[in-house]
Amino acid sequence: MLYDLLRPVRPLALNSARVVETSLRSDDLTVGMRAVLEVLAEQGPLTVPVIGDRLDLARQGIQRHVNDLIDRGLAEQRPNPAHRRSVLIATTPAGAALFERIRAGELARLGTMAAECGSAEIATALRVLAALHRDIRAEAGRS
Amino acid sequence: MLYDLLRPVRPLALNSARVVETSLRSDDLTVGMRAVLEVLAEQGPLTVPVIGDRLDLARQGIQRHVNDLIDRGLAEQRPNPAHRRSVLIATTPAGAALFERIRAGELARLGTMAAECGSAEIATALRVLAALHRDIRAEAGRS
DNA sequence: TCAATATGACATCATTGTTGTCATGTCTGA
DNA sequence: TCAGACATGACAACAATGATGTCATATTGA
Repeated sequence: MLYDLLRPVRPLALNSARVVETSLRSDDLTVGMRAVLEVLAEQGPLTVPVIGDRLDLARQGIQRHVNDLIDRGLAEQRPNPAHRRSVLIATTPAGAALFERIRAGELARLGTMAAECGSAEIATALRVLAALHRDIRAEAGRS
Repeated sequence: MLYDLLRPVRPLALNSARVVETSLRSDDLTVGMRAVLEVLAEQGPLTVPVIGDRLDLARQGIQRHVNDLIDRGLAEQRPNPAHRRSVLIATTPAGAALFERIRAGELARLGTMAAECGSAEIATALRVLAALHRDIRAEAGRS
């Protein structure tokens, strides 16, 4: 039942954010900034609107996070060969290193969780979640 | 990989909220009020702190939603046999009927989604998500 | 009984998602 | 080529909501 699958999604998102946020406190980062950093670390330099697409958020909110990251020296603007006005945003070496450290900590924590679930089950869960997300995302797009 | 399973959770929560919120507009409800209504509809009259436990939220925030529901005639206070001060919150007939209508619409929408996933896969996804939520929730509790 | 805790009520704040505007750069089709 | 449509950065304002603190009162357990 998809309804029952959807029910724990928001509490899970909340508690995940709480755990992540606790670790981020000492680095003076917010979960929003961390999310942008993650996209940049994994997908390379992107424009602000593209980051918004990746995270399903409006470009205006992303711009705030990007500005905050630049203020902290964790991200920087780069000229965009394909567009004079829309610059590319990239992680600085400090930003990339910081995110690597953050992710390592998160992976360590996750390593002990859901121990009774095999990798096949987790893979199945991932596929189901992706399918549901795809269709809900499409539904949300009809606005 | 649990990390990859966790990644789409927040976008999914966001897009779900967007879809639900759109339907709630016409009823002058917020997703927070809907969440409280859902708990009351499924679990019967509860006190405000208990609703907070169910939703992993602080009682103060729940109190706001409950007050909003009472203002709209969708919930009401009932005397609590076990506690003179801490009253029970229950749906009114109007609140129960409204939530039933809301849920029917949501189920209808969900009916067409993730069509390629069988019920066994969805059940597996639910188990994995529940296990992950259990452990992340415990981790979040250590604060 | 008395100290610790729980609860309602109220207040404040920070984060963040949403929306709107404007000037300017870019692109597409006539 | 050019004009209109669209994209983008910058800036602003707002709403929902999660987090936190306080205080008076009720409850509970030692």
